[in-house]
Amino acid sequence: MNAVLQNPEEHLPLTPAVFNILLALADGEKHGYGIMLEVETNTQGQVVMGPGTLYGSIKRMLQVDLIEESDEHADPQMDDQRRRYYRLTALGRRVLRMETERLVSQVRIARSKKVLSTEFSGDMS
Amino acid sequence: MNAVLQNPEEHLPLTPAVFNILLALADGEKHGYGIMLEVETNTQGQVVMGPGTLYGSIKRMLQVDLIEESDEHADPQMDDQRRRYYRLTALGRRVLRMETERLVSQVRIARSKKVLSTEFSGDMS
DNA sequence: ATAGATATATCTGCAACGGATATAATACTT
DNA sequence: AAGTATTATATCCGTTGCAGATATATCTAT
Repeated sequence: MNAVLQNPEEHLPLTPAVFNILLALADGEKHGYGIMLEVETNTQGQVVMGPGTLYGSIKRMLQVDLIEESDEHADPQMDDQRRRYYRLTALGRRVLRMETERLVSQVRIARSKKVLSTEFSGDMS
Repeated sequence: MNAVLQNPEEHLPLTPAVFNILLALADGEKHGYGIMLEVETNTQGQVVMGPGTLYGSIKRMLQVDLIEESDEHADPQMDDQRRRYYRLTALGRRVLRMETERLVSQVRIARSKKVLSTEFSGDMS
């Protein structure tokens, strides 16, 4: 593990893929496919993560300790041996919080510039 | 100009660099270096855009009609012949608004999962 | 049993970021 | 007037991440 990456700020800003994955895991562990479905639900179908993005991102996030695999998983009745469950690390949770704060401040700036709900939401020509 | 890219949704999600540049131009035209300084101010020095990112992004944004160069620039007294001024296009403004809305909804989801200001900012194990 | 959905994984082309480097005009300093 | 720092734009290129295509296997339902 690269020691420098223990510093949360080194991870910011997050790519949308990484942010969405962290967000999907924020309320508990999930398996890869479940993350994919949750992201699709969260974004109302606007973001559809393909397997390349999903598993590629998971691999990288494991390497830099944003998430970790959990050996034991909930739902022992619904046991699907293919599934691999992931959860946030302490670092991952911190990074998610900091990135969210960053987004909040971006939105605040946009609001101050009246980007949202202005009288001309269409073409100004 | 690629016709498909006239559709704002094709541009989303934006990279942080592109979003910050659009945001810097939201309240009026600026020249490249001025954009750089404004982004640095906006983000309280957290985002420092190097010239590669700045001018590379500007080039791409011109190509897809998110911004355009303005021949005449304000401040005729402070005339620096090196400067090249840019402003948002109608498309650029629309894309900026949609991306901001996207960020708002991401923040909303994060809030609903109590990512911000929770009692446990650390590990839940 | 067969089909369709679930689930993970890798390969690869493409695009964007971002540091390094270059160059020149402008402003400041003495 | 000369020298230095700052302002300003531009390109090159190595590294990284996304995203579609493809492959494979398990599970569920009929």
